[in-house]
Amino acid sequence: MSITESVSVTMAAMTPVKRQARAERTRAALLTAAREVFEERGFLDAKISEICERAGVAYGSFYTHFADKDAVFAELIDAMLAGLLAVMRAEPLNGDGPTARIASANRAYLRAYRKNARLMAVFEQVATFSPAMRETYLRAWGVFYDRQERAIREWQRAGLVPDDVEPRTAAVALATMIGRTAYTWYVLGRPHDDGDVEQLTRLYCRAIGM
Amino acid sequence: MSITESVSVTMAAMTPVKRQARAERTRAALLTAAREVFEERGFLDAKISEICERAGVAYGSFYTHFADKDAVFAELIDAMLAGLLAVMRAEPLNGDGPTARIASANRAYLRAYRKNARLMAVFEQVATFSPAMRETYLRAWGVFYDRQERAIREWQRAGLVPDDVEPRTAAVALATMIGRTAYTWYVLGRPHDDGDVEQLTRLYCRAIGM
Amino acid sequence: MSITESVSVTMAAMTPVKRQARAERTRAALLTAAREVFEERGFLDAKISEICERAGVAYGSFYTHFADKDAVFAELIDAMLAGLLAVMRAEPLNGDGPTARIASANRAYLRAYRKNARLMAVFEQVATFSPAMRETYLRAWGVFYDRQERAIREWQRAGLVPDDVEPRTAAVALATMIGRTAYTWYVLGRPHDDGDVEQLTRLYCRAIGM
Amino acid sequence: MSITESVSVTMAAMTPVKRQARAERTRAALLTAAREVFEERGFLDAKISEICERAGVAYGSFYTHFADKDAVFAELIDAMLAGLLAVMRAEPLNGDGPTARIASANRAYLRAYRKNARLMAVFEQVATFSPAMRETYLRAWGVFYDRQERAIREWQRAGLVPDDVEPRTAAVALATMIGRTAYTWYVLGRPHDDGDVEQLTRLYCRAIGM
DNA sequence: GATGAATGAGTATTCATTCAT
DNA sequence: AATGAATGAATACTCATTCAT
Repeated sequence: MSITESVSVTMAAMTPVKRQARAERTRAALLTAAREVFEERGFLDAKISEICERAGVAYGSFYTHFADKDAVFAELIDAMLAGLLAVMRAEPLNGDGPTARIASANRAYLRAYRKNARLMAVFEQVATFSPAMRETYLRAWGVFYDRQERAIREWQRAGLVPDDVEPRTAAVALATMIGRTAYTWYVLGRPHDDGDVEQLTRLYCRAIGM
Repeated sequence: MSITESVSVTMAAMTPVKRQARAERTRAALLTAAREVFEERGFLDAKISEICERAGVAYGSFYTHFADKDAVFAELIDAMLAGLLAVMRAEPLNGDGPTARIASANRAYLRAYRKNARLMAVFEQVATFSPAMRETYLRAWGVFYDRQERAIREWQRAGLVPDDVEPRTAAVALATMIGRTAYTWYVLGRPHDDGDVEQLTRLYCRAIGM
Repeated sequence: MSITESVSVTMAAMTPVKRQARAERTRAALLTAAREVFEERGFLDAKISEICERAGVAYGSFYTHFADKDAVFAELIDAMLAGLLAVMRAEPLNGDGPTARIASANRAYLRAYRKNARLMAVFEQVATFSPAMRETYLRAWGVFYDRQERAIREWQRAGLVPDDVEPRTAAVALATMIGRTAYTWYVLGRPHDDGDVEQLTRLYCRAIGM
Repeated sequence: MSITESVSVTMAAMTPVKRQARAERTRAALLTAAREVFEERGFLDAKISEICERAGVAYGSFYTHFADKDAVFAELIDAMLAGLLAVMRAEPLNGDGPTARIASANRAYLRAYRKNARLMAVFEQVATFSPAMRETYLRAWGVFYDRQERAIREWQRAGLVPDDVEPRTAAVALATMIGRTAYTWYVLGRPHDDGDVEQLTRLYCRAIGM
């Protein structure tokens, strides 16, 4: 081992940049490992020790990067929700008419949900006992409701949806229908097929009188 | 009562009855206390010791009547679900036309849900980490789906609902909409009013083309 | 069911004799069941509840007949030891010469031990942590030592055993050899055959210079 | 020490050593305390909490070093048996003739046993109810038997012991005599003196016809 | 930043024994 | 005598978090 190599392993000799880079790597490894462990065991049975083992990081190092178990989890959820939101935003809101837009929005949502189903399951779990996570949960649904509500109001303005539809209530109910059906399919494992996605869209459209 | 019968009801035979009475009282007290504690603290933070204290019963007596914490909980849930089912069955399925029936069924469901909202919340919680309770959860929803499906099929036969509605998929989606909206309102506390109930029914009816 | 039969089941009507007889039956059933349970589970894992179940007797009735778990056990051990002693005493101390006598005594002891091996195992177990049972244990060995010692002294008086054999020490050592070999064979399950019994006797005789 | 070596021993590399040292101290303190507590109370009444108190260590630290109560105990027993074996092996097998060798081997064994008598007592206890410890127990005796058997065979080859002595049976019986007499003396507390040791050896030698 | 040993609060469950009928 | 419900003491083990190097 040359002196240079040896020195590179010591702290004093590390340049700030290298130090940061190393920390970033550790942090990333912990996040990846944490997601795996949470998905496999759920929040309650996830152990910090296992996260560290998988990340190939010392036990105590976890707390160098995260305040506590809740903090890693929150970060994973935030990232996931941001990704979900990005997918939804990427979906062109205009296009071949409202029905097609609803269809493609639903498909996009369901696809994104399925990709994150295992973490979603844990999100639902934690939201049942953690006030902080319940906040996040409500906020996420709020965003979802808002999008539907905005769309419905537009359609009403365009005369595509009758006025006796109360936009907010309908938005909440239909977002719930879509969102919870995703849970039912991908988390609880209820069988379903592509035709069901179409049905879902048809129910959605008819429900608001389209 | 003949002499023979009367004589046969001596000591040995009578005592069990008395015993049962006392035991039944203890058991009932534990169940009541358990429901309270579960509702206040959730499943995870519910302590057997607190249940016993509230029931005015010695710690060990809990285990005279229930195998463990899961067992009391399961019994409470079973009772609650049986009650819910009874309410749903009590609802007359005939009457002033399908729309009115749907309306009254939804009202009945929401009313019953609200009355049990706090225990429902815990039910949802436990279903996220207990395989046994997930089973119960799926079974309960299954019953709910079945009822909707049966109704939709009847309406199709009567020509009230178009044939392009796939009864099972629609049943699952709409039961989910109603059921999860109840959770959203009564467990998560989202504001709502009586008009929202009407809207819900309207969305339901329109969705299946009624 | 006739009145007479019915009455016979009640306490008030039972004659003292019948009552005693019944109690005796219950007690006997408990003893039999207790032996089974102790033998199957060892003392520590033996449960009063299981003893009562097997005896077909109510839980609380156990304490009508025995002060506690230790008491039943003590009674079983006492009975077993009395039986063992009886076997040993039945063995004719005279006969075809000392060697033959030693041989038949050993055979008798080993046979009796084997028949009680499972309870013996529990006896050894309890003697390691119960002061009272250790007393019994020491007393039982004392009796065994005494018999050997007496025999050795007789043989010395008859000139069959040299005087440099210290009767007590030899008695303790050889009784230990025989007694613990029985444990090794029948409790620990070390393989052995009939030839080994002969060997044991030969070792015994030679050890004391016979 | 060269510069290279010195540099390579920086932080990361040095720390583990220090850690180990502290951990080793804690571990040793726990082992010492555990032995004390087991000896005073027996296995069943030994409490982890008391072990930790005596070791001056936090409760949880016990589990940093041992999987459970059984694990510390097993380690203590293994160490004790290794020590015993070492003593026996240290005993020169050659010397002033077989009788003197037997005498000194017996003396060595009894001395070593006495030093460990209190832990031996607990070993015997645990062997009666723990399958794992019974394994260890049988293995330990097996080693003891083997040594005697080997010696007897040698003596037979040398013409010092008659051929009608079956080496294995005699080894088992005589090892049992010596080993269990040690238990009787040092654990059960039966009175004895130095003359008894000689007697024991004389019985041993005569038994195999020496 | 990394390491990993130390900390200690927290709790369900068992079961011998008692006791009211 | 029999019954069986009521009692409550007793304890090993987990694991998130801290902290000294």
